[in-house]
Amino acid sequence: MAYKSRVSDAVVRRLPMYYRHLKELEKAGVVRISSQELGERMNLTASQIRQDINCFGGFGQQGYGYHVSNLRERIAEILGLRHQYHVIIVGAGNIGRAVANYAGFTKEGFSVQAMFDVSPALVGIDVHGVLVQPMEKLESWLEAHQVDIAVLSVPKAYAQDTADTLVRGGVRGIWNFAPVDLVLPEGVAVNNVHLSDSLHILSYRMNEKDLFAAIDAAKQS
Amino acid sequence: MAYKSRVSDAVVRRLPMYYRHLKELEKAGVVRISSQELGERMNLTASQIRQDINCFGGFGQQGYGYHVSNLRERIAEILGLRHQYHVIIVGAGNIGRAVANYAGFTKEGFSVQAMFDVSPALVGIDVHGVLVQPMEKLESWLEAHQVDIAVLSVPKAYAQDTADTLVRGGVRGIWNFAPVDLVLPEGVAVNNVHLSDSLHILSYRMNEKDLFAAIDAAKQS
DNA sequence: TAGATTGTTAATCGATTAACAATC
DNA sequence: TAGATTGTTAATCGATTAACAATC
Repeated sequence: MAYKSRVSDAVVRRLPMYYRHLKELEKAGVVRISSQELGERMNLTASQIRQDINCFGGFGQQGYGYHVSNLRERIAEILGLRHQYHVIIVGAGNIGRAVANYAGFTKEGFSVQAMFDVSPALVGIDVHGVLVQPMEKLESWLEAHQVDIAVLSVPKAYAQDTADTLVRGGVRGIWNFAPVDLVLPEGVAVNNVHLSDSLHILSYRMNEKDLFAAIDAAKQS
Repeated sequence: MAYKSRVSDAVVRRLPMYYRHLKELEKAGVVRISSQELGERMNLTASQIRQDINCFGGFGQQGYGYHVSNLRERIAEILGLRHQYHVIIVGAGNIGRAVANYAGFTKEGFSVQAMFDVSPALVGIDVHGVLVQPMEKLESWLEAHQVDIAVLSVPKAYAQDTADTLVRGGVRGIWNFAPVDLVLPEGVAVNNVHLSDSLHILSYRMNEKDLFAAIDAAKQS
């Protein structure tokens, strides 16, 4: 079913982190960096950094290290940030509107073309220069326009159906904010932002010590 | 530095997923489930599910499987969802307001007590029944109130300093939306929602095939 | 050239899967 | 009791770390 990536998920998850740190280094005027130094900054081993980078090719120089802005640029390419993406937002609730208002994405090549919602209270409002359209218009929009990415921020009960519509309409990537694990055909990329999962992981970590204290105590008796 | 968890991160990340699926099963009226069936639903092996659950104790019954609502309840406990959390939101921009408006958290024991922002345009507005206070009031609020969790949704340049203030004020958990890897003392839990990282992972996946086609082609010559 | 640091292979560690005895 | 399925130990697989030859 799922397309087998050539690069492990663990590596892929670290790529944006490299990108962030390299951007900051560049802004700070740092020209070159060794895997050792970068590792100290990022709390990774030098070895892991070299392994990660070499999944995509040798971008360093022996005896010198890595040229910061060169490496940043290569990682930008790897992340697909040298493309332009037409984005639509499906679901104009709190999260959909927050994403629309987040200006940061625009300059990185993600431009919001349209927004959709079922609620008559939201249809017609302007969010960051984009008009919210009624959900019935979604399919015809997909027919008439090329859409690369859809932000899926509808209630969970509608998430899978909406995703199916999006896929039929030619969307290649879904940024999913619904607390659901979508089933999608191969060739359609997805990444989840499961906010409540994230909050639950936080509360887990806040309680782990007490939890195991209780478990250990129970084992004694 | 970092507290060494007794449970691997891989397992912890799956816990909220178990919780979600068990809630749905319970809602659908399913009373018992085997690790086999649950695995098919969640795309995990039966073995992995049993291993995961047994990090915390044996909640199943041989020959029967797991009692759905019992297991769901045990995982709720493990996740710390049987506690009440006093939450404040620091940074009332798009994300801070979206979190405040998200009602789902409230019924799970996370109640928003206060919001703070530097912007005079935001100070004084009501977000989901909570008044936005000026950032200068943050420290005195922390002195006067017990705060368990802070939602950190300030611009990245202020994130670490604000986090330091929160820690000094006794906050035990930080839900970090700033695109920064915070440095925190042991005993303070953190979980990140790095939205732009997530979007970048999506665009990576959308382009991976082409990327390696290009890399492979380059190797030929 | 000598020193530094990469790219890459080998060793280790940890997570996942398989197997099976325990037991409901 | 017999059948089913867990809890748990052992085997496998993959990711991380260490080591070092290649080379700038």
